[in-house]
Amino acid sequence: MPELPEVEVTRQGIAPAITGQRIAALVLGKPLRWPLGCAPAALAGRTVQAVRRRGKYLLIELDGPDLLLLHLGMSGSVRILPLGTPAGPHDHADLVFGHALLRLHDPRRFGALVYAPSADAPIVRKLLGRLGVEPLSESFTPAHLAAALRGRRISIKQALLAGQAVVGVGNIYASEALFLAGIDPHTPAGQLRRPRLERLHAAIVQVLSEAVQRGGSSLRDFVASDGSHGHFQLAARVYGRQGQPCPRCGAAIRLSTQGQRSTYHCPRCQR
DNA sequence: AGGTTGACCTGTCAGC
DNA sequence: TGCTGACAGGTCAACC
Repeated sequence: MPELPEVEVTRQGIAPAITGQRIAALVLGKPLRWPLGCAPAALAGRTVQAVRRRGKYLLIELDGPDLLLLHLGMSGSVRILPLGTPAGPHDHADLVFGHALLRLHDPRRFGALVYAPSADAPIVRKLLGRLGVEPLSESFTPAHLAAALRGRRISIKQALLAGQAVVGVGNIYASEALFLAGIDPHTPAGQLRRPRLERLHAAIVQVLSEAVQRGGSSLRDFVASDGSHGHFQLAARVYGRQGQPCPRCGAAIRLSTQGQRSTYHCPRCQR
């Protein structure tokens, strides 16, 4: 579910609800990808100062140097719910406040909620340390993309997914951005030159910001923090559309596999 | 160091 | 109807 737009939409949804609020308790269910890293009771009484985002991670900053890292994995979603709302079998963490609770729902449990004692703690460096630039920030430029991809022999699709050049582009938006840019996803990343890199840069920014404005994806089960669904599926140009006509030229969209992930592209428009 | 593969876990859907 | 296998939005660790 969650690529950068979904995580950002989630951030925008929960930030007003929990910023300035005091944590009454943290209640954990089944284990997630990583252990919390502190006693849940240690969070009681702490106040949320801000909710930020880095790549696909949400950073819940506390009233001190410490913070909580929240990742939605493949199937996670977060909602703000009334106190006492019964938990379902896939609800694995409740951050309980005085007025409401923040609930992490994650059937596959690839997500995580991790405590970090400070912003430069080892766990933060391990999880965030190698992340590339933010695609919706001013440091993301065609020149940056060129420098990050120089000499790379992996395909441009896999390079985007790896997150070292730019963060937040997941499997759906990688296919979509490469389609908009007219680039074959199998092209070795280091072969791309200026005109195409500029188109790719613009396409990434366009696809991600459009998706944020639309409220994220609803391909399967994405639910925003208020319970509403996104609409990206209505706007997908190639993802999930193998065999259907390319919206630009009419050729059949092709499905292939790269690094055990599905890739969709138009064999005529993307070269 | 860069590239490739397997692993984590559960739900859903297509096919027999 | 029931079983089996493939696949799903991420990304880390281990291997060459």
